[in-house]
Amino acid sequence: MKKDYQFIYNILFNHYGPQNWWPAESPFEMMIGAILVQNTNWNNVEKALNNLSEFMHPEEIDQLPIEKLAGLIRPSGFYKLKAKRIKSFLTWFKTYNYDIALVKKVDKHLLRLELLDIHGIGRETADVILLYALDTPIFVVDAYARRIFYRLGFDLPNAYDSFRKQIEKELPEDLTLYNEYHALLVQHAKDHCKANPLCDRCPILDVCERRVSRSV
DNA sequence: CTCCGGTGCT
DNA sequence: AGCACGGGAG
Repeated sequence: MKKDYQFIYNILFNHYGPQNWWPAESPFEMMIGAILVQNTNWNNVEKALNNLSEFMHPEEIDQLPIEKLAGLIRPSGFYKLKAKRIKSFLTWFKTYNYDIALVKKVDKHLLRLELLDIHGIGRETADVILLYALDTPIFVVDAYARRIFYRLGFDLPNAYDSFRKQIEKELPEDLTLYNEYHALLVQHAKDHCKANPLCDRCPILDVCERRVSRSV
């Protein structure tokens, strides 16, 4: 078996099992979660989502004063910033009448550009929304993916989109696969491939070059 | 490259 | 008490 992206996936999946990520109540909640989770532990996001639960409809959150919204999402950190980002996201979402089905009809490539145009939504957040809320098979490359594959010894493009396309090129375009893979990488980064790696009992240790990265 | 920031780990 | 965290903008 060749040491490629599919191979690594197989090992991680066999070791950690299915992650079944983002079992949110609704695609809308997932989109809000995608913004709240920016550089934040998911644990904190759950608290924020819990505070938001009674307002968990686009119209209601859009009507909340931004200070009130900020207060509710405070546990997720960067709360004033994220309140603005949620507002600008909702301004965009409103142009689709807050209708997920309508959004899903838009061409995937065009939709990504629209999301990137929203203030506060960068490539990773856009891709998380596309993958986990809108069922678009797109590979989310985060800092963890970069760190893990770098250490393994993969040759990584610097640019986000180049890296993403390299991975997508080598994998079947499968929603479940992309969904699970991203989740598995996050899990693996937490369990073993941390900033200070815990290589003891790492499931992919025997195929890892253990390259030492300077920044990632 | 720096700031934004509260939470829960070690 | 120190530090990383499902990042993005200025």
